[in-house]
Amino acid sequence: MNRDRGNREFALLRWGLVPFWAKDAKLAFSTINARAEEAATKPAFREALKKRRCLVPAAAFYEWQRLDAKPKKSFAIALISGEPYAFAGLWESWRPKDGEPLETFTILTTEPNELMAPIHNRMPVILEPKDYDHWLDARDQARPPVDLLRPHPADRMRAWSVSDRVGNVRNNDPQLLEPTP
DNA sequence: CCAGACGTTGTT
DNA sequence: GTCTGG
DNA sequence: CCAGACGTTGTT
DNA sequence: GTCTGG
Repeated sequence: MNRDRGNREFALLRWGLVPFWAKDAKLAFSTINARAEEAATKPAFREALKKRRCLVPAAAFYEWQRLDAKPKKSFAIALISGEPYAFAGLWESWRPKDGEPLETFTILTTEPNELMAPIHNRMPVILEPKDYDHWLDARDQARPPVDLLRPHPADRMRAWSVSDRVGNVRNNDPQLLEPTP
């Protein structure tokens, strides 16, 4: 299902990074995100950070706000422009004992910007389109462009309340994005 | 030296 | 595969 | 991250 | 309340 568009390759990978050295795929449940500040030193991420960076397209993401043990509030977050965007990601190809290679990815996280801070203590890294090429550039493996892994400008993002239906994995429909009072 | 970990807070 | 802890 | 399980074979 | 599974 891979196709070429210009010099970029598009593919559908499974969310939850499984390092090439893994004995099984269990680690994927805890590698859905990678902390940008530490990925360079983490065994599970450092090789991918050097050699297997990618862009993860999205239109919005969800977060849950927890106010001291009170019920969680669900939020959706997107760009004010309404445009889709790209998370900074890493990918891997893992070969099980028997079977087809499993290709997986993770999304890098960083500290929250002013918009996200009241909602959550982390946020995914959203890259600027002008930085896509720099992020994907594989020429200098010794120095991956970690300087790009910073919070996206808050004044270009918006957050709105959504139904708590989003908290149940059985629910997955466009109505989850509709604002609630 | 071997055994055990390797990771983070989400929507397939 | 590589590092840490014991 | 959330959802779902959580346990054993008895009569206060 | 806390752990496991997804």
